[in-house]
Amino acid sequence: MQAKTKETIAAIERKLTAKGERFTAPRRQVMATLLDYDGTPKAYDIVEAMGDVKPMTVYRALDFLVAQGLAHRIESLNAYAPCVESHCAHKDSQYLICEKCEKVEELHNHAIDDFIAKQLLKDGFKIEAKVIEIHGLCSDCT
Amino acid sequence: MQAKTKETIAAIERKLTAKGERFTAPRRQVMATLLDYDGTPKAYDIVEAMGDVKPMTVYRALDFLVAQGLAHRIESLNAYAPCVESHCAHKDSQYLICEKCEKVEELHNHAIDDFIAKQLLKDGFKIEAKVIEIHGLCSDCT
DNA sequence: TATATTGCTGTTACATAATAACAATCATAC
DNA sequence: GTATGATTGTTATTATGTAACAGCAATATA
Repeated sequence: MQAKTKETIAAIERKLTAKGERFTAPRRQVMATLLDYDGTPKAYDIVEAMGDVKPMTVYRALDFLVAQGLAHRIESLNAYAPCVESHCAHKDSQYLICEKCEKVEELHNHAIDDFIAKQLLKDGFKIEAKVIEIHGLCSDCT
Repeated sequence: MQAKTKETIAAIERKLTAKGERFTAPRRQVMATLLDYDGTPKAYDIVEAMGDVKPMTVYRALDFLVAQGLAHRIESLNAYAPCVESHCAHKDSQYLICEKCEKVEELHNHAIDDFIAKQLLKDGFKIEAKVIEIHGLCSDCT
């Protein structure tokens, strides 16, 4: 485990404990794998990276992490990205997906969010959740 | 097949022929199934609705239809929606997904598109494709 | 008309992604 | 201590999507 990951895990542990949630071994291990992973792993990539776990275990841990706002599912990749930014408002994010380096960057552009909400008002559509995933080339890869 | 679907299929036939593309039997049948379907079918829903085809056949036809701009894949549902609007600019669309009636409406809100492009300019990210899928309740269901 | 060439289909098998079901275990509150 | 609910371990199964290759159909070329 990377040094930075170890710190992050410790911080998450404190945060979850404060919320009365349990950061059990499989949850911690999956989170650490997500943080250490180079790229944006799919569930079975995590299974493989962890070595000796069953898919079910990983899916359950991912469900928990997503519910706690510690990870996001990237729909257009069937993949998962960790989310450790404390400012993360989980209904207001967008993902930039680089098709070369396969990294996913999370944006928190409220302007985009507000703009979409405003545009959809006239359609009478009640927004529950948004999937905004932009594919292309990141600044490093252009 | 619904009467309207029959007309639509004929129009598509003309359009594809003009482009030098072949609207073969499986492609036509999958397109007709998509148009007739009540809701937003997944690939295997189409397989089932068609009765006697193999999944591979349906996936190949769907790939073709998506490439021709006659259908879209909805990433967050693993589902497919037909697209017959001639104004359809395929890089500029958004989907409104009703979680009650399960219908998907395609929007062509250029303002949203332009706004996102403008916001991402400063990130130095080169956009190739966008997945914008808004889940919630449509005006009929609220 | 023959015959390449290319694209499309049919078929089988397989690969990947996700969930159901239920027993066993652990943490906490009483 | 022990009852309770949450979490895990395990197996099996379902859902979603592709690979590979043989055969066929449309078009092009001679």
